[in-house]
Amino acid sequence: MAKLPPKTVERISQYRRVLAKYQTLSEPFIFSHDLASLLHLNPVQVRRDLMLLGTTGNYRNGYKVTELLKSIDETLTIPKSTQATIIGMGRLGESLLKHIGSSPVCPVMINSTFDINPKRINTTIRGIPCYDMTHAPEIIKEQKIKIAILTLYTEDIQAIIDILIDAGIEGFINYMAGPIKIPKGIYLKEYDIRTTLEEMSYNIHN
Amino acid sequence: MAKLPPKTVERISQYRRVLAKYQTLSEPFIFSHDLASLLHLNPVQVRRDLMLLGTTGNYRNGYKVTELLKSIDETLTIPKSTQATIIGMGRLGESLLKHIGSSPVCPVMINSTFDINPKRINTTIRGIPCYDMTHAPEIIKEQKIKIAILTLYTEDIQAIIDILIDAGIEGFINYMAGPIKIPKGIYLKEYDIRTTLEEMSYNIHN
DNA sequence: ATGAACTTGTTAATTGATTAACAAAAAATA
DNA sequence: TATTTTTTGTTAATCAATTAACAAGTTCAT
Repeated sequence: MAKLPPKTVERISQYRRVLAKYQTLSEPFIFSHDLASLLHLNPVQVRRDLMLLGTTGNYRNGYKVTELLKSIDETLTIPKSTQATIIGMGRLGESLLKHIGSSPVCPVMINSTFDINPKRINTTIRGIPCYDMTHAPEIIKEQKIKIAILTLYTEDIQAIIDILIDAGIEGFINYMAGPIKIPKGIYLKEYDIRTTLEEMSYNIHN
Repeated sequence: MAKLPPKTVERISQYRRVLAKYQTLSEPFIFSHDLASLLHLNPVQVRRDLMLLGTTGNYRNGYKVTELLKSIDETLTIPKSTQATIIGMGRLGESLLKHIGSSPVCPVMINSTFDINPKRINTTIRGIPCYDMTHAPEIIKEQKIKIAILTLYTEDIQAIIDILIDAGIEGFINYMAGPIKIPKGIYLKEYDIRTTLEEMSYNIHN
């Protein structure tokens, strides 16, 4: 299928979670305006996204939940889940790990995490081990890990990033490491809450 | 001044942190292409943003750091900082609080947090107290708190949100509470990492 | 003093995302 | 049977964001 627009992919991921909930509630159908209002979107936008997905609804009942879910799962590359990891298993890392692991089946899975703090190395959380950063290259290659979530702040973060890229990481989600340098072709999403807070503050006051 | 485009505001917040670092390094000037490459942006975009900000650079040295910072600070409403709070002082709440508080002066400040867990109520972190959720309305009104960061997952989150809005909260940043209902005029930013992970996974595979 | 090398500031062009508009299908109602 | 209601699917129009293009100012080298 043709490459979907980034914003559509973002929304599809959100649809997926709403639909999963619908399924557990044994709701067999959903209208575009239901999906829209739950996620504060425009119904037209929802239908447009689903059209791009290649799914089709029903004039009377809306969209069939199981069908939609199947289509979304295929688009988001299940069953071949992408492997991700968390760099830094402090408070933030731990809470993210638990949150991500809360969905039973997921397009993105975490099976290993890393830290430099001896107290955390070789511990496990929900059965997922935390390894010494020095072993990251081999484990990342072996498990084909593609995404790294950075939850730590250290002066030598850049050296860590370079090692991770060399080991095969293709995308970073950066919570608090500050500005980092990455070559072209590597994805990066800045996730610093301070930006969001300041943006929202501006909106409220203007 | 005219209202700035949302994306420009977002970037300005990032410029601010880079500039603050430049200032501590006693670098008096910065070029648009420096700012751009540090944040993976286009230099033209940076100049456009700064133009909208109303600042002006110098043909030889670029932009004066102190001047730029002053202008950004004014735009992001310093010295009248916006008050924010964190709802749920678990691992995530604690790490966010410490991260946000790491900047000495900020357009957004946190002076109170809330929780429903008796173990956390009346503790303090970095001098910032955690209050019982039941006291939220009075404290939010008193301290004119406008933004709430939701770091918890509970079935009755909607009731909490309604109370917070009633107390004067105008913006929410939602980490993991799932879909929530808010009236028009209230700002909401979804911050669920699972969406970002799935989006990035899609990009890597397509 | 002249030209080369940079950089800013701004308008125009392009690209991307959202919203509006409406035909078509199906069922419910009169 | 005809009409109303509801919802999908899709094209067209609008709006927002990014990027391209380039004039103008400043310094440096020759």
